[in-house]
Amino acid sequence: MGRSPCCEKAHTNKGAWTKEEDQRLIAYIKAHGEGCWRSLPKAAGLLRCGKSCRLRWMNYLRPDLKRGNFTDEEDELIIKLHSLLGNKWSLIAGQLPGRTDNEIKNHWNTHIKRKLVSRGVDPQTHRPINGSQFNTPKTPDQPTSYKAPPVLNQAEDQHSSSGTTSDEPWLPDLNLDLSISPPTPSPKTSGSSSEVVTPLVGSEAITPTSNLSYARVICLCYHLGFRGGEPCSCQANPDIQGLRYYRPLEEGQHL
DNA sequence: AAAGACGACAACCGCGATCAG
DNA sequence: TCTGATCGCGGTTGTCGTCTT
Repeated sequence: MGRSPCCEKAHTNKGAWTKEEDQRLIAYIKAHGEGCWRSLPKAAGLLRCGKSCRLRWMNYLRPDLKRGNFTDEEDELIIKLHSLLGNKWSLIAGQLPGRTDNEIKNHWNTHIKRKLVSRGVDPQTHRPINGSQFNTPKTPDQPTSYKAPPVLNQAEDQHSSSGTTSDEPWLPDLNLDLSISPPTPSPKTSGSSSEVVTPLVGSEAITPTSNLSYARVICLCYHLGFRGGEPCSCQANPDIQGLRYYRPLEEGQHL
């Protein structure tokens, strides 16, 4: 019953990957695609756990990775996305072609957190740090467009458009439509979930533009666990301004 | 020049969701 | 339907290079 174990831990290497291991992994995936990670190490002649191979490939060896320093533009996008999504690094990575969730997570922890603190912004809540001397004036690297978001408290404030009292839309230039369309028989290419995921707006794909120009409606269905194939009304109400997000109804809860 | 502190990032660990038998 | 493996994710740790004293 069930599947066989994913790997024999007793005979697997750990720690840093060698060049030879990298070459083996690259060569194998080039020849056979990403397929089944469990069987990959053996087939590729690697003494590694499949999980480790997947991680190495996703975070380091994939040819479409950008690598190198993050641009200020990328930083700002990450900050905005994080304020909306929280620590959903894979979702954030989906909006940054060539960047991995792990890379973004590390960059957040090492650079951006500090950057926000220097701006007087709490990295977790994205709100001004209370009583902070940083609230004014602006620091040189604080763009005038940056605005602390409304608190997206999933537990208490499910329909936050009513909770956000300001008439001025928060992050007016960001359109992050993460709604998911009904499952389509899209061919499972050799890629994986870490591939660059282009969010869809209706049937239209959007990608972050260089000037970070986005529309207003933001659907967080996916992030908040909206599942079950129910259509998101975001698409039906393009005029809605502000944030829309959903969460699954709890037992006994009704709309 | 040496030692310790710090920063950056690769890799591991554990968990939840999903899938396969 | 149940059980257990796999996958993918987020948090954390380990290691190495650089900086400071």
